[in-house]
Amino acid sequence: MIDMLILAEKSSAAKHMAKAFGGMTGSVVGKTYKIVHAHGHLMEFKDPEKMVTTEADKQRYSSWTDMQTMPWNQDDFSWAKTYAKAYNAYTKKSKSTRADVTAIKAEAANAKAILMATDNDPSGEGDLLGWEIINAIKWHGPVYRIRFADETPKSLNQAIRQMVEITDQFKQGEYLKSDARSKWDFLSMQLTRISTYAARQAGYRVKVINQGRLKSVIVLKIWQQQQLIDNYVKTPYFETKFKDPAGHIFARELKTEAQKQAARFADEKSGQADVARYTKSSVTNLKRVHKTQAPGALLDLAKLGSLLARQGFNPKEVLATYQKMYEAEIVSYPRTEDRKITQEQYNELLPVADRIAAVIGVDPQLLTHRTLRSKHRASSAAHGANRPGVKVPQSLAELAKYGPSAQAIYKTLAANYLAILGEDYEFDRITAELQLYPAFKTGFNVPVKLNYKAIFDDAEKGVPESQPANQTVGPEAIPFMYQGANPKPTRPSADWIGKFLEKHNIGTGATRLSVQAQLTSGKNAFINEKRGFYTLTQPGTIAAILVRETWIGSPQITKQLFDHMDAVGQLDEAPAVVVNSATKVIAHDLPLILRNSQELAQFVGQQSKVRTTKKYKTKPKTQGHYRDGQTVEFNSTWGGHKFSAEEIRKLLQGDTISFNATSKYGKAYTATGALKQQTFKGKNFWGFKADFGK
DNA sequence: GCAAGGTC
Repeated sequence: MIDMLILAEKSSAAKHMAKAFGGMTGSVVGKTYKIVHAHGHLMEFKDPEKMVTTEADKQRYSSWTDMQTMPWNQDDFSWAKTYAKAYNAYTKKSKSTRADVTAIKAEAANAKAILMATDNDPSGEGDLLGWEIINAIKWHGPVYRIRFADETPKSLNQAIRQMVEITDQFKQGEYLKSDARSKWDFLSMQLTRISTYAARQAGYRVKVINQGRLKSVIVLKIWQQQQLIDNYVKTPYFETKFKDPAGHIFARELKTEAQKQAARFADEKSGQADVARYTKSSVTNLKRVHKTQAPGALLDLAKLGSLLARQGFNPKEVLATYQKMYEAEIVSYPRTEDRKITQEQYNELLPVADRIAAVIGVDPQLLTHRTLRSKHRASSAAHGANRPGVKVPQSLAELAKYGPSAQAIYKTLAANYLAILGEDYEFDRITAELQLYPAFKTGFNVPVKLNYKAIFDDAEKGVPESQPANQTVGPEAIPFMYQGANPKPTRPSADWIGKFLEKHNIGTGATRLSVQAQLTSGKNAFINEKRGFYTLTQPGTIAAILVRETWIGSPQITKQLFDHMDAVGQLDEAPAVVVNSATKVIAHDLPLILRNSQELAQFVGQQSKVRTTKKYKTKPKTQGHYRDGQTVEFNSTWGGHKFSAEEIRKLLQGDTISFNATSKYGKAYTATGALKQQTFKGKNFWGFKADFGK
């Protein structure tokens, strides 16, 4: 019998613990131990219909078509969990976690206590996945918890001296809040059923229209931006500015709309008249101020993904390749939430910095800043920001085996990391104004020493304001008519979505990249991605239009959820209140989604034609006179059933008929319905319409 | 066939 079974979240953490405590088994802080590990969540919620008991409820929670069954009543659910079936995109195998859980259970039988040593995420996810396993193995003994600042031996040993008992999970805020989060998200799946139903009712042959806190927000944001672009009308304006002999531009700073209105003219004539009001002026108040700038924040996965997207790598491939490089210990843990590192993590990597520099071709003489700046330092960072690993490859070429983007990943990650070993960028800020019109100013930067920017340039890749090479300002400037225009809305891109999600605190760097990978891949992809730029596919457009003006499509919903989770974490709010808020969202959004489906034809109609004409063969048609006398043409078959002469006669009379049909999934059922005029992709047509869900 | 969060 050992004193404690140490439960780590994943294999790499278990390895680090073994290194810190002296083996996978042994003795630490006076207790004998054995280390076991999960690989993320081993348990997940059962399907909705498997969490209820009565036949009526089983039927209710199976429905994808009866809108009367929603919103669901969360009290009907047992919230029972089952073994996760993990699909590994890399090995293309699906495997149940049953064996892993059974193995942990067997080890626990020989332990007096369990030490939960899963990750210490701010969201409480590590606590949730720990308790899921402890509950699944029906453990009723004592449970302890450690929370470590990082996975270095020093931090792990410090953490284990501070273990605390947490045997009552229902008094543990971290568990309660992540449990509430997971129930909230689970309930949100109703919106996928509602959207899929709504799209089909409107005549679109869609697979599944997925909706959720991340997906809906991303897709809607892209659609709205596309609308802004489509509706953009270039409106030129004319504004007086000044120019000196070297070409430096002097202009007023126009912050408010009122200021812009006053200074800009819609027509050229008024612009010219305005210019004529000014004369040339001498330049004054010339200043040259020396400034420095420290390297920016370290990368997270979403930022790395967007940098690589510009080089033509897609997020799915980047994630898979990064994972393989992590398993080879060449790069740090991918799914980190950290943008900083601890002093320990910095110390660990410093000795190999010069070797990393050699691999990516950075001049080692630039790496002189050998202390960690406070802006990059965290007191606690479980994994630390994404950065190179302690294991340094011999060459970039050696990395090719990990995937197409491997070399680009390493180069970007290493350069970004080495930049914090560079000195601050030094530049001169030059400013001047006009003597006669002091509101007209010029200002530009002149690089003095690139320092860290020579290693990794973190400047935004916008259109740089062109500056003349000649630094001589003045001695005078003459007025001229500058022609500008209202800016065109930004094209949706990986980088742009990443910034938007970050601004609203939706997802971590890793989940932001992963959800974009999901949305851009597969047969039912919602987003087309081309060198980092995004456009919506047809199902993506449908998904977006359906969530216009809904709560699920708003970034505020995640903010609210997280605020309430914090209250639950502090034991200030009952978890049921948070979970109940999901039901409120469904009740609010259901009628809106159904209403929005009426507008699909207006927006989706045209663009789908090309795509669908090839896919679907034309079907045999029947012609006849409908009861009001008009000639109608409709498909002679429906759901695998060919209408008989008698059925055709009844349909033309407007009667309701029933027959045996086969669903797309091969299931036999009785279809009941009548001939109806319907719309499909913006076109009216006649056809049999089944009364689903009535 | 559904979410988002872990993991590989």
